Amino acid sequence: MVRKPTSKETARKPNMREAILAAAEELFATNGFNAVSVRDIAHAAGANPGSVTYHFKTKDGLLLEIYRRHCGPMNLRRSELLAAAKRVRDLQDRLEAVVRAYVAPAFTSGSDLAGGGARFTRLRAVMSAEGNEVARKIIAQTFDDTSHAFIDAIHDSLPHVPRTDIVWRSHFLLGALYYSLVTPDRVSRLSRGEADGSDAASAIEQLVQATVAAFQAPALDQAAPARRRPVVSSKT
Amino acid sequence: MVRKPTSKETARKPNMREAILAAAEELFATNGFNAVSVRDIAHAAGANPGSVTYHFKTKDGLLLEIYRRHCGPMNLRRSELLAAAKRVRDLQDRLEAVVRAYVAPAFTSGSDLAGGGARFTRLRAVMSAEGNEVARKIIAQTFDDTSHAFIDAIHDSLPHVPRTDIVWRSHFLLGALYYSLVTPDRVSRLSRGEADGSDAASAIEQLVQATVAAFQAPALDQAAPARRRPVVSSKT
DNA sequence: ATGTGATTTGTACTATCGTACAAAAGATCA
DNA sequence: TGATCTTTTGTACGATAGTACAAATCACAT
Repeated sequence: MVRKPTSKETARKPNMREAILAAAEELFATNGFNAVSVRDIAHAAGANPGSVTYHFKTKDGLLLEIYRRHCGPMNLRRSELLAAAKRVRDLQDRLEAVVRAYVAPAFTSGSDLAGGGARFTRLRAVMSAEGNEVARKIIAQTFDDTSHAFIDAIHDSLPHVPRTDIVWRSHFLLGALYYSLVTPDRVSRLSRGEADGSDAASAIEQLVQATVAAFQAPALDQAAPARRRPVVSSKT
Repeated sequence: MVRKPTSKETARKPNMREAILAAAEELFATNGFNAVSVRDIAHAAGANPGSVTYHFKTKDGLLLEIYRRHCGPMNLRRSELLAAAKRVRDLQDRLEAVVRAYVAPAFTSGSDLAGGGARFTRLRAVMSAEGNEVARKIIAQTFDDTSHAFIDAIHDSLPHVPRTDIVWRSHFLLGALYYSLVTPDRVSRLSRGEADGSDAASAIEQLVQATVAAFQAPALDQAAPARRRPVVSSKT
């Protein structure tokens, strides 16, 4: 009942809706959900506050739409790269390819949908930290399939490591990935300028290198058989 | 001009100030800074909203005080554990001990200051994600020294790995640590109940095991000399 | 017991929040 | 051109935010 496109549907009009989405994405990813007001978003997009209500009904609806726009393409891209990675013959090379397939789409930069991986991933990191309900729901039901697919693929390359350990390590990977996008300046600072935390290519290479090694670590059961006890006991 | 302690200074009165601090810590760590109102905190602490203003002047002041309360003890604990770790003779064992010295204090649970490591670390994770200014300032000037000390100690155990790589990998460690505290349920979910993401002892062991392996990975320069090209080029 | 300073309470002020809605403006086609 | 639908604007409402401040209450030395 809405939209009656006569000739070119997705034509090029200076789309206010897109501008609002882009502005909201950037602001949410930088400052969190609650710190950003609808008026902030409208101002950044050069739009009227009422326009946001018109297009997305509520602030939650705006966030939801941002997720809807990105989840599909990003999972698709990851699936493609994963499929390609699985065809790698050498077991060691395959593991690296799989990890890279998981990491790379999260670092793409640019203004279009396919290129906004870094911004969207930073957004997910922030929403996850804030415990945002809207994000939590959509994430669990959208990304868990992909996560399982990657975990399985990694497990295939490392059959001697228990699946539980793979899950933990892939969780660490996502945490490291998130944090690299959230606080890149910390890398620059701690390296005293020798590394640039904002450089996506470096981040990817470092992350892949470190993560592959982490996945290849011996399983916890058989590790350090009788060497030392952990500092913290196993209560709680 | 405040406080006129006659006999026992830090005596046991049902301290409202402490209750407010504890409530704020928990709420901030769970929901973020902006999502929590002063009234929420007061209510959770069984106090009056005006009481918060009286003790901490502003909401920022309250957050600042939380940091002040924890930073000292936590860095002290880490320094002690680091000093002990450095005395370990075997190079491999020493690396593990150093990593454990960094990780363990961030997972302690309990209501007192020394035991609230997990809650405070989760708070730091959330503030970091939200880009909170108060937190950013105090963190950079309080934790960077400790971070450098750990990086140096790790570098001593791994002289053949460039310092830059160590920085990246320790950054990944902190990200993984943060994320484990922020979203422990994801581990339980992805492992289909086989692992408990909320179990501090498991988290520590898994994190130490994976991270030690990550640190021991070959340096980036000399890795995979002419195998495959990275997926993403080195622009930006 | 009484006075004094430290807390706690209650309430109020102003600013800003998300959202609603009517009117204006713009686009599209008979 | 004029009718109709979509989009944008402007404004307003109620709720809630952080903070201020006077009054009430408490703890305790004299």
